[in-house]
Amino acid sequence: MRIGTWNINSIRKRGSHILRWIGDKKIDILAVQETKVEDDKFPIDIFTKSGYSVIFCGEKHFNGVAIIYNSAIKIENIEYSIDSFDDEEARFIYFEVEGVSVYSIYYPSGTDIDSPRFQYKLTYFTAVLEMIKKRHTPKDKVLIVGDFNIAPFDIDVYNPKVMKNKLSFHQDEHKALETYFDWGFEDLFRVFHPTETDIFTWWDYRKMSFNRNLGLRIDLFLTTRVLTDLAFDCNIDIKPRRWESPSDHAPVYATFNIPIS
DNA sequence: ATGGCACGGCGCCCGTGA
Repeated sequence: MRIGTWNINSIRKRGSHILRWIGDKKIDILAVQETKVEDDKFPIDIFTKSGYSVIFCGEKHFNGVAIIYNSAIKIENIEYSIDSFDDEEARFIYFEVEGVSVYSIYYPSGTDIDSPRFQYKLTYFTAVLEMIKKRHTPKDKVLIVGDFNIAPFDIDVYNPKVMKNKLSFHQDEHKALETYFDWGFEDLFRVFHPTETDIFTWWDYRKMSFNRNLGLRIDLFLTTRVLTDLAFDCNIDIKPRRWESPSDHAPVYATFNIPIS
């Protein structure tokens, strides 16, 4: 079973990119973030026509998340909100597939360190982990995928000195992420690529950032150990960032030794 | 030190992204 995650920055702009990529890479389940569309305007047809099913949770203008998956796969127990957290923004989808509990999340950017949105971001990280702690143990197969809007380590930013305590690389954000690692999550990309540098998932549209590779690795797979042990690979595919009118993010995917029944 | 690009919205500028 191969799972992908991709912040596509408008699903109405990027439908053809998504179909091309999941076809090329044989992705079974794709989690997408920043669909930027309310539910009654979601472009369902372009996916169903190609043999995929979609579930989505959107709002007007901002945010929005969706799961696009091969119609032969059984997705179960879908939920669209975090327990005990009154969130008005469309950022969250939970589902189960083949015994794996999957949390697909578009974490808030934080906007600015001094902004109330930064506190909202930290609160969001806490709320998701609290939900997970109540429902699972670290011995369960639990996966979080999505746009975390935090680069975990020094090698995940183009210049750690410049980025130090800036948005997406702030000590408070690292503390939030650390609570996930402390509970038992692992950064699956780094399991397979522990020392690889200059590999990112997001580059600013401005300043020719992609050409200069001034990026951040903020789109992640977090896996519990049992799930890490079932993984064959975890890779970032930067090629779609070169396509015409691209998202500012590149997709990430992982393959697991889990047969589809 | 600032802005730069891209997106959607009752749109011809603005809020947001990170």
